[in-house]
Amino acid sequence: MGRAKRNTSASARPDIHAVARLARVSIATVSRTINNVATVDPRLAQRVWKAIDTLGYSPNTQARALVSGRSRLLGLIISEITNPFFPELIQGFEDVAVQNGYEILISSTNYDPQRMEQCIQRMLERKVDGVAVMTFGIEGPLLDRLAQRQIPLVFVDVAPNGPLFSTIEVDYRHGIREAVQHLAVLGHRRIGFISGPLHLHSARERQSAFLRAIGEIGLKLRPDWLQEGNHTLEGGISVMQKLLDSGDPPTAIMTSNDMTAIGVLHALYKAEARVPEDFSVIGFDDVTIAQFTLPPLTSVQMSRHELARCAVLALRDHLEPQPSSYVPRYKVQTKLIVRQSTGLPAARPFRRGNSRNARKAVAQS
Amino acid sequence: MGRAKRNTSASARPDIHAVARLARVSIATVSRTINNVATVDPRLAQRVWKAIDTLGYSPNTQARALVSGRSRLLGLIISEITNPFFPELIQGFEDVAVQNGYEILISSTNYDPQRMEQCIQRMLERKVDGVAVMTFGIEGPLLDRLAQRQIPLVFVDVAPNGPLFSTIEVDYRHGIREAVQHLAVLGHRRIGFISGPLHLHSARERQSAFLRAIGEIGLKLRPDWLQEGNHTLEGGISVMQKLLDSGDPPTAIMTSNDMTAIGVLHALYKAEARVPEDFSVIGFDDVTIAQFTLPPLTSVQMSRHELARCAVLALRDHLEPQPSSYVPRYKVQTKLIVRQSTGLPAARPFRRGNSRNARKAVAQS
DNA sequence: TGCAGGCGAGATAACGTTTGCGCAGAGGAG
DNA sequence: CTCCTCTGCGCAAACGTTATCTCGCCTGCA
Repeated sequence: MGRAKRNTSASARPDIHAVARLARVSIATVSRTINNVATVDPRLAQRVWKAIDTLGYSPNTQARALVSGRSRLLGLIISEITNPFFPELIQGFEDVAVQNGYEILISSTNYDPQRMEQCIQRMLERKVDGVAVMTFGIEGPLLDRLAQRQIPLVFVDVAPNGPLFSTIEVDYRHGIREAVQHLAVLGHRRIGFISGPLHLHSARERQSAFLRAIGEIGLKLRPDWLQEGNHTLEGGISVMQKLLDSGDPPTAIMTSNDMTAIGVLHALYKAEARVPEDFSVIGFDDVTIAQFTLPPLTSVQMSRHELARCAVLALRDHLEPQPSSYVPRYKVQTKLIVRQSTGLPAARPFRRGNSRNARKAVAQS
Repeated sequence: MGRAKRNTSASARPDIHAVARLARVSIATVSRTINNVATVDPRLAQRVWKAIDTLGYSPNTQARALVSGRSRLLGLIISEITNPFFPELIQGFEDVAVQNGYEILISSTNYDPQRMEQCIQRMLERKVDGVAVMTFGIEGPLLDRLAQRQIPLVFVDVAPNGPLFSTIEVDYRHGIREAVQHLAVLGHRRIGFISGPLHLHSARERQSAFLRAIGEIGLKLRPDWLQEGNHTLEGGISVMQKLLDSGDPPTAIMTSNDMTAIGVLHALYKAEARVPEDFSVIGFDDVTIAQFTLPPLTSVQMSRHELARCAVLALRDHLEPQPSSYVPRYKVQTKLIVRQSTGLPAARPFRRGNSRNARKAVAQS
């Protein structure tokens, strides 16, 4: 009785009972219609859809999630949203997730394990169906906590074992080989590399891809041209300054990420060296702002959109049984984007205070 | 019977009944304890908390939302996540929302009204408690759709009428006045301004703040030094080129956002002019990458964190009755951040191909 | 024509909370 | 000592779905 009289006001949001009443069917039939259950009579289904349309009904996600146990919510954990690497990743993740009928919950850890803990806690409380851990590196114990809950997880590069874990492989080699060969073709023989922090798996991968590419073309790398950076602007500046101070710097510098490359650009600017006339610089990631630097930065692109797509699909494949013909392959390519920070090597080695230096020359005049 | 025997397996996530059983109280008492209802006996409460702790219980958000009608979910609609303005806003929003016990749902419209429509649809389906519309400008009809549902909304600058609407005011004048006076103190008398697209409220506000500040110090602005840009890098480049081509450019250029300023930097670089020796440049927003440009960009900062804080608090104030002593005031300050793109005006007006141009001089040598 | 079998739709029990209501017990007043 | 009030806990009804079970009807075959 109470049930029968509920929800008669026009302003209230229609519920499944209202639809059922209007279509003169039971709520069960409405539910089946919505969920495309095959056994429902097409004529009834049409009545139901029409009722749904006229009422502007949309099912209550909370109730759905409560009974079905599936929230259609995907978690996305990233390191730091202000790092220009991530916004594009998020964008791609959102696009693909929404296409597949999922909503996303984003959390940034800011490299703080405790914050990471809270992120995971929040996601578990919201009952996410799966989590993409797109941070570089994850603490072991936290991973265990996630693993205990029966939630599918997807990672980049690093691959813990477990039936619910997926890994996205990045083919660093291809793009980095292209970059090295691009420099070699221009005539560079003195190529340096500033790595990321080597405790990160992805940084080690990039460095070894570089070393391999150098070896492939028969070049030998001077040990002091291989330096460890920390993936930050400041790191790039200080390492490049060290290279300059050494008195015998390479003519081209490749870096493990774009922030480091921008740091290199800053150091060179401060040392009054010109890019690409005195030094060629190549970044990695091809972050959006790489186009906006002066000069625009040549960089190895790793498609964030592709990465995001793989992540969502990997989770989806765990959650929804796919046709057996479907063979998942989570692999992301890299490729070189040539802009204006690379050019022919300088005829003579750069020296600080050299007359070839533009701004200094003017200052003296 | 069924009820009594459920959920006895150790691996299952504990339920409110499990807690009640362990604490030897009813589920109602557990619920009241969790929600800090005053009438519960402190000694019972302690038993309940202890049981919650030992079981590692956390309430099911979906069930909670279903019965209480409140999802504790806040929507955040932005223009475009790859625009460097937004990530910091998101970060702040996330921080403050989580502090207040809310989770957030992010959606970017990419300036596409249809996509905006979908965003709103998705948010309504997830039954968000409130939405922050942080895009610059919103379509009227969409706003109406949001208004129909009884959902609190918060906007920036633009203020529709309605009991559920809040507006965050930005004090553009303060920061822009500081910028103009900073240039004036350095000795600039020829100050230009590149505005944003003037159909945007915020762009008009910034321009009028600039005009007012110029008037305050008794300067008069030559009409051709006031140009309309479009808040993009390309816009900045082309407008600056037009100013240079005019043959009588200002010595300092202020812009309506940082992307435009970066465009100006590019145009000047291409024209072989030096910053700040030949031209001073001031941006607006103080986006993260403003620190990374060459030279680092002087810019008027509008705190995204503050903006986000206001947005969350405005929504919260609608959702949760605040003590009467609490007087909300949603206002965001702006202030000048001086970096290295501003300096003394050039002694002589800049002319393209002038001997003062650094790189050209070298090329000739 | 009668009966078995199958299929489609309706009734209803979950899902895990919050919350109004009633009731029991304690304490105070007459 | 009795009655009334007040306080605090438990019972049970929602919340809006999905899924299982059941029942009725139609078809086809003997």
